[in-house]
Amino acid sequence: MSVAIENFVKAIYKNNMHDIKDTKPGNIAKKLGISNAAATDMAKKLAAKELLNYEKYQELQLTEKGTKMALNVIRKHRLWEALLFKMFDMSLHDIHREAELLEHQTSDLLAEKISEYLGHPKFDPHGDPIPNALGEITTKNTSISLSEAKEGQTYMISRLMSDDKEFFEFCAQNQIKYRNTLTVSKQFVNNKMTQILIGSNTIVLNEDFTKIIYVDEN
Amino acid sequence: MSVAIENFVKAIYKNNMHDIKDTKPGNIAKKLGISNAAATDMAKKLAAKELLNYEKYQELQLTEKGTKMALNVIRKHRLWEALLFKMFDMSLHDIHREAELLEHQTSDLLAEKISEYLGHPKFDPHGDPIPNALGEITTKNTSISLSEAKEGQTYMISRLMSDDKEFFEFCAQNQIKYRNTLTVSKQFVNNKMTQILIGSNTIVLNEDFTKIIYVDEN
DNA sequence: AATTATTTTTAAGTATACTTAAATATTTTA
DNA sequence: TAAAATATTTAAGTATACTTAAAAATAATT
Repeated sequence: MSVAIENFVKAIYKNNMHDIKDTKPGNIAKKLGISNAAATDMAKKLAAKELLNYEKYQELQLTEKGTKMALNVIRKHRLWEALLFKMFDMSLHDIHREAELLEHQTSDLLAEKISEYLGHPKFDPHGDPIPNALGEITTKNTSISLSEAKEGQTYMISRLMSDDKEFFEFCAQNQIKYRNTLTVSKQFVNNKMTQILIGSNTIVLNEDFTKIIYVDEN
Repeated sequence: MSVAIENFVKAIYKNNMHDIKDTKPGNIAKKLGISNAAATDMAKKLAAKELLNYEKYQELQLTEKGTKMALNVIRKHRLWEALLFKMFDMSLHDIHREAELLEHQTSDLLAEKISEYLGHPKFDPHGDPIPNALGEITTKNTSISLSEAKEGQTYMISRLMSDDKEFFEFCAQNQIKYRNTLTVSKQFVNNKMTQILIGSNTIVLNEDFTKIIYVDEN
């Protein structure tokens, strides 16, 4: 299966996971940076391959086969991120960019070798879960977003759910890193902002960021 | 530049290095598993991109730009081989197959990180030289092929110049490995065969193999 | 509910990287 | 050196993954 197909299936999977947005060709097209027409075309093509169910004007739904494919690609992506992060001094955004390409050129055998080498990790450096070779995911449902966190409470960062370069640059500059701890010093409820204490810094984050930083009680 | 272009340029480079065969579209086509017509097409296309010089019915010659591109891809291939070989228990042929795909999806930055991690190695696990970031190669001109080796002399294996699966399976089964030592016990000059002592085994190799196994005096 | 706006789909067209078949040139060999 | 064999090139055609523009359907707004 081609890179275009793998990316399409992955985009649908992620859209169904993270967003409330409906999974129609237009939304997928926007994520992939292609035209709506191209997305409709691809949807039909993948329906013929039994990777998804397609009916005109309806939402796209991955079949079990399509879901397996998406999880396999995501597994490889996150294993690469974990490996590159461990071995090399590279930013979260850089390892994401490399993994985005490497994920499509990695045999199941190599993925397994990487997983083994890392001790079969369940999470990547963003805190995103790594599916196992069967496509099974360990979910961590104790995590909450910073926007829901309690004032005065100390938390451990469990997930940075983004692939925006600027966000990761901000993270790198402010010790916002998977498994670091922070304390919520103030919730500005009306302004939807959150003030945190991390290391020796006090930072005020707006909702754009507090909704994608997930934490666990410590 | 596309994978097809990188592979084309790489095939020309290798053809000019290793073989006496003339570098015409047909030979390149054979190596890449495409039709002669496709190779002629590509040659014209790459000439327009100034990656090679093309004149009807003449040999294909890489320009400096084309050579740089080939060396950059080869560098990434061999760095991946060195990394995978060091980290994982995989056969020489398997790491070759993975590297063949990964080489096209590796940024210069990542290549440099891999090189750094490995201590900027000059040779990969086949003994093939790894070009540096500028495309410079350290050549080792003291090596000779086993077919030219002296009876009674002990050598160190310096290069296994092949990408044939069966050859590498044979190597794996017989301790024929980069930097292992062997002794030439007999040269069967008329039959073009060579008998070697490696570990506790005695093996007779025909010319197909003795021409691609390179050794250094010890 | 009707109009407007937005999305989706269809249709026609493009670039890349191939293919096969036929024409042309080169190379081999007798 | 002329004929035969081989290689290269040209021409026409295909699949993939897109594009833009227009038509059709759905969703939003008044």
